[in-house]
Amino acid sequence: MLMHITSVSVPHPHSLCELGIPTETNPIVSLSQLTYRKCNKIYGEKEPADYVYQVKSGAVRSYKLLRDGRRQIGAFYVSGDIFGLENGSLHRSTAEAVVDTTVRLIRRQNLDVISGSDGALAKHLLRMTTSNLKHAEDHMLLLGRKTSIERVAAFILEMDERLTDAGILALPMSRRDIADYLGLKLETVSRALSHLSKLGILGFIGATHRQIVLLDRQQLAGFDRQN
Amino acid sequence: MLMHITSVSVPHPHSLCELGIPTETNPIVSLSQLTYRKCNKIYGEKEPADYVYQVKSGAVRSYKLLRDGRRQIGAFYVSGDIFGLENGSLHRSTAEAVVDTTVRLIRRQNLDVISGSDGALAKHLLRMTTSNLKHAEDHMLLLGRKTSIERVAAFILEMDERLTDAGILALPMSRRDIADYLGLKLETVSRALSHLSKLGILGFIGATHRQIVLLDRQQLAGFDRQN
DNA sequence: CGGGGGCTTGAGGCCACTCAACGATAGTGG
DNA sequence: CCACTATCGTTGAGTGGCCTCAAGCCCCCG
Repeated sequence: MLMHITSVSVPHPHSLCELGIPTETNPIVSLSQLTYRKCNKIYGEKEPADYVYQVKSGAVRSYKLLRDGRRQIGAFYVSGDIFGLENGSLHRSTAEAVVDTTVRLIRRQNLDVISGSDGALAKHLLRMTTSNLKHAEDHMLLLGRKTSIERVAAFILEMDERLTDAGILALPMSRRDIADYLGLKLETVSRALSHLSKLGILGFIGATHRQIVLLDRQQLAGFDRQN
Repeated sequence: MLMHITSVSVPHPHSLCELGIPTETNPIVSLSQLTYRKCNKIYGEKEPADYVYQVKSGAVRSYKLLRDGRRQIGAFYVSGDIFGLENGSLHRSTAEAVVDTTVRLIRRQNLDVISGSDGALAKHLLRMTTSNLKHAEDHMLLLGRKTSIERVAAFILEMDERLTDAGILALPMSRRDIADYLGLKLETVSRALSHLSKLGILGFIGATHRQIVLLDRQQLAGFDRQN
């Protein structure tokens, strides 16, 4: 008998945050609700899609990888967002907790059964999928045609809409995550943020530079010359 | 025979093919079927989405514009493809005929009514929307993370799957369209194709260089190091 | 306090872009 | 039939925006 002692959990090259930290790997179960520690995987690409998820607290990144490790984050999900809704039986992306995150679970099978008889639910599923599609379409425009400054400006505006607390953006994700979301390198993201800060359009609070104040939303919007 | 009513359509900055050619602007109606001449608009962004379309022959491009004219083509639709399926009442993109194109029409209202009572149809709508979403997700990876050669290789492989006739790709779209689909400039697309041709991976037939022979699919796939 | 991770900043390089010229083709009108 | 023109595609030369590589700072956390 030959045992595969090779890598149990592959430390992938994009997030080093879990390295050397033997944290809780198994999610914490509580009825139809799970809590994932920072950087833990919720599901992987090509794994069976048995559940649909709703973020209760925290943040999730959904991404695809190329074989050589290049990563594209397709979406971030924050409080209230629903994700993991696939059509086939397999997930098309990997989902990870960006920070400690609690999600609500829905058995996919239940959805299928109910949606067969319940037209309203079927429509609701369609609406959610469509809103994901709209986001993807907008993001293709960003990835294909916008400059680095425009991408970062668009990102700040998007996050401002989705997770602002009293004018302060508390970004849960790292510069690397932002870069992989925007199709840039982390240094480029950092430079763009510094640039906007020097222009007085935004400011940083705290030393970690993950809290951002939007000083001039008007001018920031000017950098993202939307469709 | 057809009436050629001279009515100047809007010459947008990306396709000059209709300039100076006073073709039929109004689609040719035949029951629930329409024919659009090359470069004519099928619907515009933010226009009411009253119909869903299926391509019977020809090809369609769907795109978004930035205010300064930069264009991102989100998808091409060829024979059999369904497009124009929106959730809200407005289209999120513009759709144009790449070449002379015939489409089948479905009243959107009918879909709504039927899908209310017919779970099977509702599921079908969901499946189509999901397949569009899958395409968009794959395309985000391409736009955010692939090199020019990889993008062009992926494009040829995609088109090969979708519209090959006996090993010859008859591309309906111009280099500019390809570029705007791949997030590149047309010169870059041309260079990449020349490069692949010099490597003996593909060849051109005819002078227009829109007919492509795939000589070594294996090697071409090697250039697109998929997820 | 020492180590490590995350963020910033600088210097230099490269890939894709810009600008430009050229060839080929198809359509037009004399 | 042959200019003439407009469009499309290719190719070259040079530029520039983002990337690469590297150093340094700060904070967190042992």
